[in-house]
Amino acid sequence: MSLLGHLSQIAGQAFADLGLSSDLGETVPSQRPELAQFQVNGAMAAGKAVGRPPREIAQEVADRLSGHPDVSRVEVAGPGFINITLTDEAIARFATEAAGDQYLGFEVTARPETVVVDYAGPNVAKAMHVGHLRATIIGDSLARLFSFAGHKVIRDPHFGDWGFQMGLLIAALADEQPDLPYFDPDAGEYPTESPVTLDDLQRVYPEASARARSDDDFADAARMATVRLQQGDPGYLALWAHMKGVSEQSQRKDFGALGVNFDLWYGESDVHDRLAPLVAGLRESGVAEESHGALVIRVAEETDNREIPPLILESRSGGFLYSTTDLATVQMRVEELHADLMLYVVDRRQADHFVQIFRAARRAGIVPEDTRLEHIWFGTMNGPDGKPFKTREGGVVRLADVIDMLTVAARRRLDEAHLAEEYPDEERDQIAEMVGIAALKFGDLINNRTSDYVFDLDRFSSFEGKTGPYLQYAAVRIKSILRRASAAGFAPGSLLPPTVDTERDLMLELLRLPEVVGRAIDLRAPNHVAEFAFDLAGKFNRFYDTCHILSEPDEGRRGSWLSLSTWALSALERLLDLLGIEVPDRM
RNA sequence: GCGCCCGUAGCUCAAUUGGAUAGAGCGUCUGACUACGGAUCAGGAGGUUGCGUGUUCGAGUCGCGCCGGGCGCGCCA
Repeated sequence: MSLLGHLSQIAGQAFADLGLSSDLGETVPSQRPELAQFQVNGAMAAGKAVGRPPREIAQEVADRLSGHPDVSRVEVAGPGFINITLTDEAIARFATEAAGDQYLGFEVTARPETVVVDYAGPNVAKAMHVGHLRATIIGDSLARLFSFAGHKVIRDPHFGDWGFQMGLLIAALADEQPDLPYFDPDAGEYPTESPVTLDDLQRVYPEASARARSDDDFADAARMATVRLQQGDPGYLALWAHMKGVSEQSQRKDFGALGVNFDLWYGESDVHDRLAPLVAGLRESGVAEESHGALVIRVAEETDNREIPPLILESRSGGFLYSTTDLATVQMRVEELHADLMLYVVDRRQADHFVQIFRAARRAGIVPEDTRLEHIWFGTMNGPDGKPFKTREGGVVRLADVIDMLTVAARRRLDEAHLAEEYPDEERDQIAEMVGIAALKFGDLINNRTSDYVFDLDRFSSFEGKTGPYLQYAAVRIKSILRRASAAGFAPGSLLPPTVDTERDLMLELLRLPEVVGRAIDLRAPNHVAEFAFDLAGKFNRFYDTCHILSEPDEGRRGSWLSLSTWALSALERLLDLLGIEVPDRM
């Protein structure tokens, strides 16, 4: 059990002995490190509950704790805080246990669940751009966190390939290049090479989208094309496959550059076979009804303080919309993937959409009672001007360009610092890329998921302070020490009770890892991991500044410090891995 | 108009979900290298947490009312 878990149990028992709830014993790191190492706040809540002075309760709990052999000091302070300080021997014992554990003291879940993480949300005809960054980075970190916790994680980007945007593209191409065989009902064979490139699609799509807004005839044509595609027109399907193919190819490359991999590469179209039966069933059961010529599911509830529009299953023109595919996807994830929890990592603007989907899924009986659906929303990524991040010309910034900019910046910074100078070119390029990606991911994940934040390339590229590269550097330096120690024939030894403040602080920090990671998972908040990794690196740097390991003459002490360094490195690398950040061997 | 989110140091952001004296990074000022990688470390200055008002032992956090900003509100995704 983790140190904090252990302390909570001891304090909880003390509360229980007084006839109070053992939950009150929850122990957390002290907010006043100069007073104590840990604190218990339950006496105040208990005082309110049973109508007794909190300090009195706190004192009774403290009296019971003071006899424990691990506790060196316990005091009651303020309105009823219970401050606890451990013996150095106890710290060393817990440290030894956590350092030797492959999960660093974290307790893997006893009840593994299947967790589907739906994130990134690439679409046909759209190269990955900065708008996809947060979803991808946050989703990937959450997937890593749940996986670390022992759950079965299924990562699915949920490719947008079956809605109205496909009709728009087909209609636009039919207009622009009517001679293509896909539009000829008598054509038997279709080319194997795509007639369009991703660049073509990226030009055509915004044009078509804009035209549909002002040109009703064109919009109708696009809607008809959507329906024809969904009904299986062979020419349309062949063209669709080409468009999907070139989009996916480019997107897989972008994800690869980010170090993001998916377990499935499903799209809206993969649930196509479910759409008609699902819709027919809902119509029959009365869950769905006609409204304004469309088929909808009403999801408004009496307690709503605003109007929640109905979910539209089938448009007036008979086409299925993304609501329809989303609902069918929920069904698929329940029936085929046996999901217990579905996390939709999608930006906040779609909050209403997910309310509709989740309610409709419940109403339609598509999800079992204990299956949870969550919209993990996040804020907007803005440019330094505080407005959504755009190029100087006002266009969207391609993901590949962002990565490129950061890699160039990383490379320049490496050169300035005369780092990696003598390494082979290939390794130096790899390091620059790793550093650039770390800057990008950490710069995003350090922020609270729900706040908007400013993406400032210059700031991220400065590689100083609270940044991914700072953490990589800290880890690389530990590796360097361990290499030197090994070369000198110094072996790690058992962890001894700390004798230096910075050493004790580092151990206590490392012992917090289980709770921090657990909290990050509970709150779906990777920023807790990012913040902790930064604090940990700082604690190590302070330790390393005060304790000179390699010149330490006492063998036992030196061995203990080497073990502490090894432990810190494992923790740092693990935490960074949970953020999707890699650490080079040297830099 | 209705609803959701936000407003914290000069700037960018945190804050263990109601706990003690609101913390970091950047910037700024002062220090520390004949030691393990100075992308480092030690320290200073910098705050009426938008404003007001409640709730209670305790409020950045919860309620109410204002002010300011972002976003969403039926057949796009």
